[in-house]
Amino acid sequence: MSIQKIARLAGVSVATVSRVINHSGSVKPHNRERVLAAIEESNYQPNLLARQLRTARSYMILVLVSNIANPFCAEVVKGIEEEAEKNGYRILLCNTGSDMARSRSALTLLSGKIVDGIITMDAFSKLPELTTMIGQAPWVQCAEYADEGSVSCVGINDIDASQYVIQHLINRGRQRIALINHDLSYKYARLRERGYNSVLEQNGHGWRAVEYASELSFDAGRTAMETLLRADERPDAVFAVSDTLAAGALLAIAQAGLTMPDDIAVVGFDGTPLAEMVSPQLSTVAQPSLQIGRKAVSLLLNKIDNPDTPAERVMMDWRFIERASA
Amino acid sequence: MSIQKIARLAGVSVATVSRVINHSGSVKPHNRERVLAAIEESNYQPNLLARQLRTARSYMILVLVSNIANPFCAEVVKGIEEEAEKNGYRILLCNTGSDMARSRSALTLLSGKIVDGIITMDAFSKLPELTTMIGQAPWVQCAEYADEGSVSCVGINDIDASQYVIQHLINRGRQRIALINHDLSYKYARLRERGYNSVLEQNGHGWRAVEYASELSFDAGRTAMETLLRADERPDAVFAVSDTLAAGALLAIAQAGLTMPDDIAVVGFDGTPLAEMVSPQLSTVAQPSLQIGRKAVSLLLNKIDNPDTPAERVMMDWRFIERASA
DNA sequence: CTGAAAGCGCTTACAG
DNA sequence: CTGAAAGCGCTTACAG
Repeated sequence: MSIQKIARLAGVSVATVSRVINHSGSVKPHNRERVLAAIEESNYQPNLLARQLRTARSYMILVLVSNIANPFCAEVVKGIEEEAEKNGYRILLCNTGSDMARSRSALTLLSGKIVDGIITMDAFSKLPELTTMIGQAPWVQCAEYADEGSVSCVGINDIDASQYVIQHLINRGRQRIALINHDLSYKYARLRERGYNSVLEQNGHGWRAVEYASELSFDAGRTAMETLLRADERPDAVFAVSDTLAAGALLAIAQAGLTMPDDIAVVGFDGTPLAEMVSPQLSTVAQPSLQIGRKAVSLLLNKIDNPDTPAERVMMDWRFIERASA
Repeated sequence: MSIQKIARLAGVSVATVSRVINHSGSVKPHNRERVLAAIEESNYQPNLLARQLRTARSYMILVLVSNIANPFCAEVVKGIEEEAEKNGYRILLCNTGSDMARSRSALTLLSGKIVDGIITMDAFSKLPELTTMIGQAPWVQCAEYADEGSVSCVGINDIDASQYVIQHLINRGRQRIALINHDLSYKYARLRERGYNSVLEQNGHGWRAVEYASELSFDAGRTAMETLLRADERPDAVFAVSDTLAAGALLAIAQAGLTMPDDIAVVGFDGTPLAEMVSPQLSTVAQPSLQIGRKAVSLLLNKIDNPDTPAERVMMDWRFIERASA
């Protein structure tokens, strides 16, 4: 069923049918009626591929995330989708699992003109090749600071947030504060570690212990915590850079027969619903996840409409939520 | 940068360039070299829209979920993506939030030929209009039994699983077993409630209490449990149809000063990582989420390749995991 | 093994 | 207000 057939049915040209469908130009009421009737009668649906090919505009954006099962990530994606929907855009979600091949494969959608732009929530420092693939296409990095190039980004001030957490723990009298961090190829992981180190240094604390989780999962958090507990000097506080990791830490601590926060205080990150589900409930740094997602879309759409816009780096507000764990 | 330019650069016809790109037909080595060189030199990327329009095949599938933040849902989506990737397909994810307008808008991608087929994880009984929109297009319902029409489905036997849970609780001496269910427009919600009722009846238990959560969230679970606790006769066991709901119930019970499983036993559903994160850890019905997702894709691709295949209804195995909560 | 040509289903100047 | 025609960038019989 094509626009041709509708034109024939309605007794007009394809141009007129197109004008009716797109509300462009003006069409004599009588003809509009006939076209509408023909569309109705034949249950016609325009072929979007043809339209997109012709207009070189797809109204779709690609979203690359490393792990959709991470609740923070899921919230950001919801924000992205909301704002995209509001502007007539669709999202194409790709869960890369930080896998190079999957990411590369997804990026062919960009170069193949299937999408108008891309939002990423993944680490790119290790992957210069991907950066090259994206080239000059509209691109926003989400919840991951981009300090170079023409890519925009939106997130929070990770150093400040991290410093706040460590200072909070020091004020509570904690002496041996450990860090459960993510892979350092993530910029935010480097920034939070920098905040951790700077405050400890500033306060004359020499004790350090950092474990790196291979992914933002419950199991990785538990494993990291178990390692920390096996050390000669046990930490009396742990700062995990994700609520999911912190949840894993809670279990390891409980299984070691220790109590929280007395033996060990625990602080998470992200402020996801998960932080309220575990016990003790997690103190955490709440990120405005929905807003981050929405802002990422508005930056991207602005770039799509105005390709000459310079890159923007937006910092959103965060806040510390104090609960029973620390 | 189009195939035309490459042809000119390489001094061959566009047909030859196309043959090289698609490894179809045979091309004299010398010409192949030249084409490859031209592609390399100009960093050419084929326009996928044009290809898809021409071949009437997009190698994309639409996935409609009601709430991607639900961990079970996220797992299924991972399975879908894995299998799709393996077969050269991409997924277009749409988080409908059970919103009619969003669902309808997403379905234009189907009628607009942007995708080759659709996998849904949402309730459709309330939405005959959407069913009409999908029409005869390849469609698989995931984790939701479809008992009519030409739509295939893959899930577990919800009645059996539910019956098993209730029988387990009865065997443990529970007298007043409550159910925290989801919206009955979901087929699985109706089936699990049927299992609940049948076993209680069979065992001569007259006591019933059912609460309906408006969505599969922690808060909805907590609210439902609070309502159950306010009743004159408190339940001594609760079966929630999702781990997320059960997690909310755990908090409500703990906040009421009751202990688990002594005062109240709790059983969840899905077998997500969340069930291990909460305390007490949840007894739950584990669904093979990744496999469900994978199977959904293979059913769908089969339907795409062989449109005359009759609808299939696949039941996967589930298993009960016993933990501290019940 | 290769190329000229038709055609996928649209949109959009352009001329009237 | 309307239509004939060009063209978006591909693929694929068809003829040679």
